[in-house]
Amino acid sequence: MATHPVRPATRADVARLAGVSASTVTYALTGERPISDSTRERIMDAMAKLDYTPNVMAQGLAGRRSGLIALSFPVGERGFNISDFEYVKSATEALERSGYQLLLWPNNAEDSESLRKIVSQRLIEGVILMEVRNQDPRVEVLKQAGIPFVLIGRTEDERSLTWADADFAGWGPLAVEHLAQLGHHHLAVIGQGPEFYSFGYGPVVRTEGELLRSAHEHDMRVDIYRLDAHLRDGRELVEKLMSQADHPSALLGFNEPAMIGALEAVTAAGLSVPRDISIIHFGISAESAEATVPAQTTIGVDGPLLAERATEFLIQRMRTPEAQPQHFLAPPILIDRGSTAPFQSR
Amino acid sequence: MATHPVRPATRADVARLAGVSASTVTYALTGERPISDSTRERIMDAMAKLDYTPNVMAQGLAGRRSGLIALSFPVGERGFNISDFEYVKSATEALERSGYQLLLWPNNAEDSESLRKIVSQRLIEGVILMEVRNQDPRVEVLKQAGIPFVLIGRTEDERSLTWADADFAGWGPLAVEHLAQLGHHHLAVIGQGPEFYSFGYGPVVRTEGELLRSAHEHDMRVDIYRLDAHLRDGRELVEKLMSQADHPSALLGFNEPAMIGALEAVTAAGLSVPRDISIIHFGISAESAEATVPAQTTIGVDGPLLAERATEFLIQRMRTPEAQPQHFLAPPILIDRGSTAPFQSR
DNA sequence: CTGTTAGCGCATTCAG
DNA sequence: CTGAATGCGCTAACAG
Repeated sequence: MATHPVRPATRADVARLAGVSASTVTYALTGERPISDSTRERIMDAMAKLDYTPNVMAQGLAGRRSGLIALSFPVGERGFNISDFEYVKSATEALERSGYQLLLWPNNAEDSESLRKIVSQRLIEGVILMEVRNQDPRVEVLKQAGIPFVLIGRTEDERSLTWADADFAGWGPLAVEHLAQLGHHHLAVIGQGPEFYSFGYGPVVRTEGELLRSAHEHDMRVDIYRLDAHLRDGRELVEKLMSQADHPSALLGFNEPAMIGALEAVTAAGLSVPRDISIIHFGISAESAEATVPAQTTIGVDGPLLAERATEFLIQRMRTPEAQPQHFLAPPILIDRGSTAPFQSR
Repeated sequence: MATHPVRPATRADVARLAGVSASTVTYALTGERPISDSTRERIMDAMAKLDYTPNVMAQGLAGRRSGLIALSFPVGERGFNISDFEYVKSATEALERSGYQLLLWPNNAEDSESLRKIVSQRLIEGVILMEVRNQDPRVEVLKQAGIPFVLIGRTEDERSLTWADADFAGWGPLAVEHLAQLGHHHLAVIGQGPEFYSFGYGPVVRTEGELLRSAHEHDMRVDIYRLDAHLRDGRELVEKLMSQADHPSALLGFNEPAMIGALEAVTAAGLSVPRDISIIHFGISAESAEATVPAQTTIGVDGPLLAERATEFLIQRMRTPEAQPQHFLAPPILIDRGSTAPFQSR
């Protein structure tokens, strides 16, 4: 009903209208001390009438809290993608429940200077880091600034930091065992470009290592291909593969565009999934997995769960910064969409 | 060098170290009044030594400015996509140059209440609205709050608001003329789902209207198909189309996943682009357009330009809120990637 | 060219 | 259960 946007009502206005002192208004809001029902009611009325909202800056200045949490979101190489969005959404909701606002903060991982700057402005009470690399310059900045933070993902230095991450080490073995049971013994991995390895991008590295170990245990052959994130690359690779006599009987994807190309190539060759080749795709959203023809069986993580844990951890750290680091590994989840089938010897 | 993250240095600390008064420090920072070189130097030294950063809350409280601008980014239905990201990136950069920080703000368009709440906290000096609908509830909230804002996109009520938008009305005619010159006279449009029409999502509506008009002028037949954003849907449609004798000779896409499916279907039918069918895709990023096989000719907008204009407008409005509304229509840009060819009569 | 002062709107003592 | 006083760190007059 604020028909008059001139000057926002202040706490003093509310106090005057309610006939109480300014501090009483504060206490009515925070519940930090007992207030009689009648005065509380008068205050609430006054606030409603004046359409009062506390001034965040003043709250922050006086109480050294802003209610603001930043989600550092490097966007440089990859842009947003759907599953990132899942995290953002659940984190936003979880934080709102605790009375915080989430600010998405698009910077790139190299630019720790701008992170440093904004953090030192004391505007922000805590930080969530996404797209974390094995060695992430942002961590040092935040440590120095003495601001509470958590990672979605983790760095090399796992023990000393608080994080929530997918259990990538479980992804490969889960896929391998699923395929082993179906009788497969020759897999191809369509991974991401070499830059992900040099950057030390955790998910790719962690997944591949355990995948290979597990495949070895099962006496499986695994060929790894590192492709750029382009439809075309996946297509060309799979065209070549399928023309070979001893081509793999299953494809493990970790590269969304390339896998679309791969599916195309299978179809173009007059073959079909899963009859001629089985497919499991790591880490893509349900939406993406169901948008292709055929839909793809996936192994991935419960994103909302991850984000929720991370925000819980953060809030705990903000309360007691000296507490022990906490960790959460989200278990791998296989969703069978029918793109795998028993191996057919040819 | 802040090895001691305990208490951040304040302006008073700087003043003391530099041997000047507190306000002099402020003026050295803002340049609002002349300062002798020697004192300025002492102040700068002190700031560096103390690793001083102004406290944003205090600045905001005292000077009623926070340096924060929000980008309202409804994520409900569509999630992020690459071209949105282009906007975000250029807006971030443009604002940084003017000394502002951009806060991405993932709320959904319906939830104007949370917008209202955060805006009334006076934390934010201005707002950029993305994914604007013909009738957008956020506009009313911002008007009432009396906070400067601009749209990337526009509402029905074009004249009274400040916005920067693509000239969608030009997209259709540009496509039609390009194809007319190549001798085509039967087009199919692969548009977006019906919900975009009921929401009044501007781009789709505006593009289609002028497209039809222009096609009519050229005596072209146009069939419009409204598909969900799924690969599968595009694929099924085009399979059906291509099996008909009088199928269209050109496809106009406004639906990225569906067009990938469409390309698949063309290939699967043993046909090829552009020999058997020409393709123009509206509004997708260069990256997406080049990721498919074959690459797609596009008609779209210069996203960075749009975002830059919008931020310029916003900053002007923040300075002089009573100024006339400003508008910017970004011209359509056709990028020929070879997916169109002269019509071959069959 | 520089210093002093009075708030900005609120949280938090300290007093009743 | 409630009020009054102090200060968070800074900007913007007001004084030289």
